[in-house]
Amino acid sequence: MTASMDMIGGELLAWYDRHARDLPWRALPGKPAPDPYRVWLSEVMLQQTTVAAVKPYFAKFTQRWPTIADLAAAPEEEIMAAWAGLGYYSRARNLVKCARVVGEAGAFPETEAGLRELPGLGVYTAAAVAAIAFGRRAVVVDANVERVVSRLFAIDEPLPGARKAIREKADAITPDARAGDFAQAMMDLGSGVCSSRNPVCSLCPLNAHCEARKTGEPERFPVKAQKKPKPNRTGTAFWIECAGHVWLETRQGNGMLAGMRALPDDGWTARSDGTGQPPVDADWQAAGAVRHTFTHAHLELSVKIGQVDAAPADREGQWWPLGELGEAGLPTLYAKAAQLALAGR
DNA sequence: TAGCCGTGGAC
DNA sequence: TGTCCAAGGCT
Repeated sequence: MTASMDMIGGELLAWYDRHARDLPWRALPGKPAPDPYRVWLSEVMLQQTTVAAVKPYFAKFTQRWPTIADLAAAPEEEIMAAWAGLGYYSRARNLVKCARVVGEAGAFPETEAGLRELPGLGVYTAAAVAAIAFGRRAVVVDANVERVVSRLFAIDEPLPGARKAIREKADAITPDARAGDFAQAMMDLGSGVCSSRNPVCSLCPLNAHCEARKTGEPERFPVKAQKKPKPNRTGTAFWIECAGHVWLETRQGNGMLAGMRALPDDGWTARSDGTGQPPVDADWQAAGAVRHTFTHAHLELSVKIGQVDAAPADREGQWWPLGELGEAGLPTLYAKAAQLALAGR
């Protein structure tokens, strides 16, 4: 290891001591580690999700379920509904499983390997919780670290192939002490200084070490493979109403929006258009359409409204009071569709 | 391993 | 308006 690499950890920690963000799930530098439950919950919520989006959900969850025992005891459908709008709903399904495993065990495992066994904790999250909640030295590599490290060492190889090289460099600059602070310092640096679009190298505590800065184009790193275009899909959702209630169904399986309450639809998926076929006979009225973009498809969802006298035959679901729709936990796509239907009745 | 899985903000 | 992106995990 070069002398320069030896200095990076200490210099970054010194910067973090002065510039750490004050976040609800975080202990400020030098303070005792926060409750592992809060660290874990925040890390899962923050997977592929911005700090701004997470904050209100973290506040809601910790107020409603202050301990992991509270969360473990909660009905799954309440947790899913509380997660509605945050996206990537498999996280919520795994959150429930994980809470029950940990609740049964009495506490979180304190090692990276033990944490890695829990549902919803991959390589990144296990390392982050081990470092932040338990002070273990762990190599914490997320998108921020990938960006910072690929710039520090001007790694030309495109992602995802460069992951191995990035991990080795991240390991080399991770200090033995204050691993949690170091990991969070890398996050803060990647978020506010070494940002994706307009890095502010003049404010970077590591700028003297940075190979990418020397090239004059730090934003060129990390190099990424080209992305595939998203296909356009069409589908139809059906607003089935009876006596002040709307018919909602819980989406099954492990696919898109699985486990979430939804309007019945015509079978659209990210890979294929819907049939347009309604689930029941009614005098259907068009209410318009909503556009929504998922990770790998654009969807134009038409909304049709029908009044019925009885529950749809051969379908699992429930009548939901129109006045309580806000508590149904509809994911954003269906919240938008519901808004359209309510306006169009 | 590469595709699947949400959402909203920035530009 | 469209594209990119954000503290990834699972299969």
